[in-house]
This record gives sequence, C-alpha cells and structure tokens, in this order.
Amino acid sequence: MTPPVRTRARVTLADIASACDLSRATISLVLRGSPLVNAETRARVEAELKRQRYVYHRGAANLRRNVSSTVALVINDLSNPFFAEFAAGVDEALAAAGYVTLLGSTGESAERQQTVLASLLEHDPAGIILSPAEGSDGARLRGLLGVHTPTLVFNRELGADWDFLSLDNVRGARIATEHLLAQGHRRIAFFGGHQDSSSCHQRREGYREALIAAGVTPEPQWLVECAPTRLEAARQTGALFVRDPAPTAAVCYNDAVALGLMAGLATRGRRAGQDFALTGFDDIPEAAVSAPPLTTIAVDPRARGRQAAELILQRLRDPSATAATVVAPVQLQVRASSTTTQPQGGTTA
Amino acid sequence: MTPPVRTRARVTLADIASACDLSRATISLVLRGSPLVNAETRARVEAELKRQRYVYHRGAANLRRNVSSTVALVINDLSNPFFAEFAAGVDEALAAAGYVTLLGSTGESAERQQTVLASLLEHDPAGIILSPAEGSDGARLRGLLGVHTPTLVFNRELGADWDFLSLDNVRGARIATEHLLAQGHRRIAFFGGHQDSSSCHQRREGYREALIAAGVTPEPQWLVECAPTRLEAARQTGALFVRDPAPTAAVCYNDAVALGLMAGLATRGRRAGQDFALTGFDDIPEAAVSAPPLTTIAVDPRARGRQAAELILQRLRDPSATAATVVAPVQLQVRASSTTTQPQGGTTA
DNA sequence: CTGAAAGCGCTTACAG
DNA sequence: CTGAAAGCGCTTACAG
Repeated sequence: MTPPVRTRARVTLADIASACDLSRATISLVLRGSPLVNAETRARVEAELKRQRYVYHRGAANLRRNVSSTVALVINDLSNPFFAEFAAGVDEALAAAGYVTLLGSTGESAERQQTVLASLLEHDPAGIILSPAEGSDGARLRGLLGVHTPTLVFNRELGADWDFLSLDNVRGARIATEHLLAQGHRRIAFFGGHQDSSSCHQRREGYREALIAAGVTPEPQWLVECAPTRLEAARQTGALFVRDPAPTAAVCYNDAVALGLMAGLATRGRRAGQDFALTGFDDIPEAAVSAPPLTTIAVDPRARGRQAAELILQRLRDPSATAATVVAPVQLQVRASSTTTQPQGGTTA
Repeated sequence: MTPPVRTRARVTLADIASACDLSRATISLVLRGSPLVNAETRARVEAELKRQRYVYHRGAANLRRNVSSTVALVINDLSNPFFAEFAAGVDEALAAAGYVTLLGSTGESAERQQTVLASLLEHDPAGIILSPAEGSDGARLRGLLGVHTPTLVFNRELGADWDFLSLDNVRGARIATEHLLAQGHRRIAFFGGHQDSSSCHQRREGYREALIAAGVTPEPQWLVECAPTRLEAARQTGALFVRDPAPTAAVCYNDAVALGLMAGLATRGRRAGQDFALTGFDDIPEAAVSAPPLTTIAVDPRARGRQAAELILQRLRDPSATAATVVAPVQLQVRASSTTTQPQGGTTA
C-alpha cells in the first residue's frame, strides 16, 4: 500500500468567481443549471469555465450534498468471459444512469473479497453489485456491509435477506436434459460443479426432474463432482466411465467444464458429438467455436449485467423495500456437441 | 441521467470523538496510525470505532489532503477477452498499491470516449489508463485531459506526447510470418485490420520484413483489409482467392479475424491447418480450443495490465518526466492451424 | 437575481 | 499526548 499521490493544481469555483466578479454561490448555480441566474451572467460564467478548463469536483459536491454517484461492482473473475460480459453490461447501464463503476476483483477468494469490499466501502458507493466468491459467508458479509448498504447479489445465493439476481438454473438444466433425452439418450450424467454451491444444487435438481419426468431413474454414479474449471473437468473425465454401462451423454455444470470434458474425451479417443453427447451452461463465446461447437444454455450475461444495474438503481430509490429474488430467463442453444452425427453405441441400452 | 441517491446516516469522527470524550483530531491520529497517541487512548478509540462500525470516508480525507486514491481505466471493449484480461491485471496491481479502479467503457466509439472520460475526470482520478477507441484523435483527447492528468495509453498509438505501452507488433508479425515461411509457404497474405490503425501498420511492417528477408516479394493483392471482427473476417474471406495463384497461408491481424477466416474457409470447403495455414495475434482463450487450435502471438494481456498499472503508478511519482513508450514482449504459440497435416496444394508454386 | 455564511467529513500545523 | 481552528471544493437555505 503506497501512499496516494498529490493531484494537480486545480481550478476551483473560487477561481471562476473572482475572474467573473461573482460569488462562488452564483457559479455553483450556473453549474447546476439553476433558472435563477441571469442569462447574460450565465453566458459570462460559462465562457470563463471553458477558458480556465474548469473540472467539476463531484466528490466535493457529493460530500456536501450527502449523496453518492458511484456503484461498486465486485466480480470473482474478470478473465471469465461470462463475468466480463456481465461487467460490461453493468457498466453500460450504470453509466447511462449517471453513475461511475468502482471495480473490484476477488479472484474467487472469500478472504480477498472482504478486503476488497472494505476498501470499496471507504469510497462511499451508493450501492454494491456483488458476484460472490466461492465459499462466501453471507453472515460475515452482512457484518461488513451492514443493513444500510444496498447490495445486489448475482449468480450465487447468499440467503433470503439479500437482493438476488438469479439465473434460472433449474429450468436451464431441465431443458438441457430434455434435449439429450430427445436425442435418444437414457444414461445421462451430471458432470462438474461443487455439490455445496447453490447453482450446482439447482442445476442438478433440474436435471433430476427431467430424468424422472421421462421415466429414467437417476443413478448416483451419474453425479460427478469437480471444480468448475476446464482443467479439473479434463482430469475428472475418467470418473464417468468407471462402471458399465457408462453414460452416453452428460449435462455439464457450465461451459468451462464442458470444454474440459471435450478435451478429456479426446484424450481417451472419444469425440464429443459423435460417440458422446454433452451440453454446457452459460454460452460463453468459446462455445460457438469449440470443436465441436457446444450445445449450451444461453444466459446473455451482458443483459444480466444491465438487469443487475437496473435492480440496484431501483433499490437505491426505495431502500426500505424487503429483499427479493429475481430469476433471469435462460435459453437452449443447440449445437453439434449434443447432436450425434454417427450411430452411437448404447443409446438404447 | 438520474440524480444520485442519498447515502445512509453515517458514523463520523465526531460521533466517535464524543463517545470517547476526545477531539476529532485525536481520532484522526488514531486512524492514521500516528505514534503520538497514548496506547490506552488508542485502544479505547479502536474499540469504539469497531462498536459503532465506523467506515472511513476516504473521499473527505482525500479532499482535505488534496490527494487521490483512484485510477480510471478506460477500455474500448470489455467483452473482448483480451481487454477483459488486461482489465483484470490492471485492477489486481492497482488494488495491491492501495488504489481503486474507476471503470469506463467506450464500445469503440471515440464520441463515447470523450463523454466517459469527462465523467471520470469529475471523480478526480490520480491517473488514467486508456486503451483508445478506434479513430481516437490525440489532439482532441489532449484538449480534454490537458497536460496535468497523468495518462498511460495502451495498445493504440496516439502520438509522441503520450506515455504508451505498446505490444511488439512488428516483431510479433515477423515471427508469425517466419513461422509460415518455415512451413514451406511462399504466398502469404496479411489478412484483416484497418490500414490506418497504428497496430495494423506495424504488423504489416513485420510481415513485410520477414517476407523480404526470405527473398519473397510481397504482392499488393496479398494485403486484405477488414474490420477486426470475426464476422467481417468471415465475409472478406473471398477476397483472398480472387486471383490465381492464390495465397496458401495468411498472417491475420488478430485472433478474432483468424477465427472469422477459419469460418469463412469452412464455408468454402477449405480446412484451416489442412489446405490453408493461418496465424492470429493475441492468444485469446478461444485460440486454444478452436477447430483447429490457432497458432498465434501470445501477448499475456493480464501481465500487460499489471505492467500498465505499474507504469501509471511510476508516472504518478514522477509527473514531470517526459513521455515514453514501453514495448511489451510477444511470443509465438504454435498450434495446428499453421501446421499442415496433409500435403497442401501450391506451397511450391 | 446575487452574496454571506454555514457545513459535508476529514487533516494538519500550531499551542499547550 | 490532546485540542482548537482553519480549510479542502462544493451547496444551500436565507437575506436582500
């Protein structure tokens, strides 16, 4: 932690006021577009503001008015395109509403998340949009944020006392599973994710519902856990094939896992979309260009970002409303990874 | 532009002071870790700070001290994984130095860039890291930023009077071209990018150098311009094959263009890496999983982000130093898109 | 229509 | 070791 650095010599209201032979109050009224000030005076002031390249100090104004024009955005992992798109959507909508985004990243560490939030809070954000790091503790976060900092949680559930923008995980996994069933598969695994994460739990629930509705009894060995990264998924691929008869298809926890599984299959001489069908979740840009292209659940993260921004802005207008969950729609995006192009062994077994 | 929103009732130094029967000055000394204050007093104050959940108002302190603890990061397109990684690296290094990142996105619009910068400037950033939108005008930006806002430009050249972190475009394109030459290609196109962009110009220069060093005379029809997006690249694919003999390989302006070209080739019944060789630039995550995987120039955008943050912090310490350009290293990453696995028609012609 | 005065939450010489 | 006072750049009733 280096000390912050001195800013440049600054043109202030006082400079403009003395140059125009007016008081600071009048200059302030001009800046804020008050109808009180004389048109000729206004013109003179505006010319002088331009001439001296005056830059409004919003922080000083906000301090005096006891308002804030920033919103903090805390992201677990910007290098995940899903969250990068989300962040782009948040920033777009906040900027349109006149707010500036304060960025923080946690790198999926709950510890770092506490530090980052503490630092952002000192900058007095009007609200916070938080995509929690894995293993976040709702009570601990509440201790830091208190009940007075409007916060919108995205993607990972933290408890009923938080405003929450959720993906429709249950439905997403259900339609992915239904799609695989419609392709003729009966032995369908659910691959990847951590059992204790709420989104994994919900996706497994949707998967289970679809199987049962189709008259298929889910086997415990079809549930394979692994960290939601490409690398871990590739490593865990073998776990799908330890018992006979092995699954012929898998609903993957997300796209990263699905891409890792594709790699793992290739290592074992199998080809996704030919002798094994799989689906992802998220529709990251890579999904469209992988080999084969990945059938997945599209979530439109940029639209989710805009939606998150709208929700926090709404909460700023009505801080006393009770916490609510909003469920965002999801959509099946069919590509080659799930549509077998050659006869596959075992779909009927 | 909605008006900003009232913040919550706030615990201030005055509240802590009166609860401890001390002056605000003493509380401030405790907060800033002054050795002057009595150990017992300090302990009492710290207990009270905790009890009342005091949150430091850094904006007020910065105003009084005339310092800033934020840096603005202006990105053309966060949904481009290259810039998302860059942003992650910037934020990581800024946070480690005790700064908070103010985020702005321009969506590649020079107009929007002016608006976004003007808004960010009102939040008094200590410095700015700017990845300029296409078509940015250095003089116009200088008019907005003046000579007193330390600014580091990334990726796109704006002129000699700006601090600039540049990728080694010339060398990157040169080694990509040398690699294709080493694979036996002689008719090598340079595909994509806009001629008037500095990075495109530099990459073409490296390409040209490599050809000439290998005794190949570059043909004008090997230079194909197109917007640096996947879609435009796919559309322009035909321009490579209008004359006989057509190129057998292409150095692409960047990975997006290369992936678009792959798609365009597929449409025409050609397979990248089999009957046409190509290279990209950037090494975005998709490059490793495309079909076939893309040979490209790795730039390590996250490391570039950290580097950009270090450079602006250094400039904050020494604001009067003259503007300088730093050239960041690049590296060839060989994958299947450039290594022909079947005999290709025409490498020897 | 314009100005004098007080105040947002903090820091910093200066006294004592 | 602690406090009184001034001030960072702005805004806002209140007078006139």
